[in-house]
Amino acid sequence: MDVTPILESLNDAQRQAVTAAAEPMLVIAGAGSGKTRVLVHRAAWLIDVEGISPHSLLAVTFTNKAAAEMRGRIEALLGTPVGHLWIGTFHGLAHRLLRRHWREAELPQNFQIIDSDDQVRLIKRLLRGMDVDDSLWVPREIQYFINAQKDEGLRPKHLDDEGDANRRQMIAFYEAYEEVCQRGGLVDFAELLLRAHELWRDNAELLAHYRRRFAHLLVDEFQDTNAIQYAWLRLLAGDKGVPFVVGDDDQSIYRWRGARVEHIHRFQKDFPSASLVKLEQNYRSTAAILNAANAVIANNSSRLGKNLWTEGAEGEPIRVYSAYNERDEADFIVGRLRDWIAQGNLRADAAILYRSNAQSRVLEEGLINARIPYRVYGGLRFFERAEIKDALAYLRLISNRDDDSSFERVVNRPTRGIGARTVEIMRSYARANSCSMWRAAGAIGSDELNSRAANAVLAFLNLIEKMARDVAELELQEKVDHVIYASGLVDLFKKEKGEKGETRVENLLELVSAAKGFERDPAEEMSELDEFLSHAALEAGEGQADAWEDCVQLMTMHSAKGLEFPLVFLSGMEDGLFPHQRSVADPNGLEEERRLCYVGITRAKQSLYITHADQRRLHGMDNFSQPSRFISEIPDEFVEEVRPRVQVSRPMHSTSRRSAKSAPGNELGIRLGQRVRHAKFGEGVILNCEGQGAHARVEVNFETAGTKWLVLSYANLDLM
DNA sequence: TACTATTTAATTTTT
DNA sequence: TTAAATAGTA
Repeated sequence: MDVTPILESLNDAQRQAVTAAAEPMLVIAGAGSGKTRVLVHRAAWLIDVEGISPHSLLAVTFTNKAAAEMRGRIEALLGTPVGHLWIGTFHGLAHRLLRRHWREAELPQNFQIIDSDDQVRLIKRLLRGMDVDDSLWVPREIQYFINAQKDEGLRPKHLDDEGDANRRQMIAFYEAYEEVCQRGGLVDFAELLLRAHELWRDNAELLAHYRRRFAHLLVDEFQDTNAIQYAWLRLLAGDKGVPFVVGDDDQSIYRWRGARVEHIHRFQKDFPSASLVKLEQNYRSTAAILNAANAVIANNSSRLGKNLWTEGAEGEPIRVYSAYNERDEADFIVGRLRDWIAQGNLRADAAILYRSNAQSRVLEEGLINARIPYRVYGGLRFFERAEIKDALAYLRLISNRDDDSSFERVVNRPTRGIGARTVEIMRSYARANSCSMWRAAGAIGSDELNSRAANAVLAFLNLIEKMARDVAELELQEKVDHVIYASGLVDLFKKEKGEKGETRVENLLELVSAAKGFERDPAEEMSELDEFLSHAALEAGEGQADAWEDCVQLMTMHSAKGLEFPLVFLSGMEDGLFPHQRSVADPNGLEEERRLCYVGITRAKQSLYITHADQRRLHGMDNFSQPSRFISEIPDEFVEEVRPRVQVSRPMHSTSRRSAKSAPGNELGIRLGQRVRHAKFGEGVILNCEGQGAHARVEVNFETAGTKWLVLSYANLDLM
């Protein structure tokens, strides 16, 4: 067997991992160290060299994109399709299992998946139906509570109220929520994982079957696994399975949604025979960028420890730009982008990263003015659009009348005279009789409703029944086509004024084409419609499916994880924004922000710009802020300040950079935003400064006297 | 029921 | 600032 193709492009550490014996393996892979490559080559090695059947391999990722990429690369390397190799997201694989074993999982065969938007709506309805003061309970918090429990593998019966009334109520919500979901055959994302776990835990034979089948488990982004995902893997591996997990503790940025880096340590305890390989050679960035990243992340205490290095050149220094405000920052970035493009580079090779989505606005304005094409990542995706979800809700009702979530979504959309009052009556009937809204609607007579409402409800029931009949024998895309018209949705949006309605109609038509292009999984037993609906929930699709154009990439640092760009701007690097205000108080939170910063820095291949603004308009208010503490964690030798401004306003160079040591009388202590007191004018805030030494002047906004320019050496300002 | 005024709050996101 | 949710009005 010629193993050259699989091994030739690997370095020693990578090769060691790829060719390891059939023992548990933990690979700690730094940013840009060839993490995916190791996974892909490991799979190829097992199949081609060890002679393991693709059938007994299971590969798990976190996103559909990553799953598709891994499959593509494995097939490219092996030169053959590996259709029966299970590669997917945790959720996708769990879903597959539940479809296959719906009886054992105690689910209806046509169960549907609800996304988190559906989930909140469902909780809102639940609140209205329950006898509680709904001003006291925030649906999002209840959702968070329920998901957090499920992520930990806990059912209501496992929970103790700990004598806390608040908690007791939360548990009650969780219980009621479960009831509604079970009755409607609805499964949320966390439920997929939890059920799949319980399915194996409670069915020894099934578990044994899958343990026999999946001898080798490959796991990507292991640092992002939550408790239930880890438990699921652990259960499947048993003590014979061979888990091969790859992750980077320094890139764990999803603790807030349940991910636990601790699983990396846990893994070594649970699998004492596990080997450890660290991939530290980086193939992506220049030495300057890597050193900066290493220096920043070194400030975190809870690390496994790892130092990235490169054989590549030092490269350009990291450029730090202190902008006056957010517009100046945008202008600066636009200027640099102009140069970049003028030099013949691709716009798509440049990315502007920020901490929170709201920051994109000013940047977009700058780019629009400069006529530079750009693309913002994130935001609503295709299957998440309201009009699409409306259409899907009709389809779901056709498949399953008891789906309350869909029922309430479309019962009065377009409006057909079934108002809040009528829905309320049906809801309480459904609750009192523990039945679905559909049944309630059918059972309620003219005793409870006036004749107009009763007729409207009846008309709706008939409409759905008629659609279901008309559509029964049609092809999938014809079904969808029929439903968007027969439901009245197309007419509704056609009437809507402006471009919005038009786009919505276009989207509905796009849904018909999506149905046309939908490919069935031949192994799947459920109906094609149900399969399409599950697909829509599990893979929400791209944000903008526009034709590919060469444009600058804008996204949050979170969504940049896993990507790389020759030119990167980290914008809005200010304390309070990044690290975010809400994270600084908690050391764990701060460390996670720092990991995010590490992720941001390591996206850059050649050039990295870090920008911050002294003054920024936030929530309609002007705020002053200090440069992010992360900037000062980068050693000076790798940093070059762009267009340094007057010394007093720039606490940038090494001596002054370590902020707080500003003694009164020391002009370096004067910072923008600093509160001061003047003998005559009273208290105020420093807005601006210019000049140096004896000529240095500051602009102060006094509370009572308005804004004034003062010469520092005469003004005798007291710092506060 | 639909439109308009007012209030409120404001990370990060995949499935 | 602004988006979304709620309250109030025609």
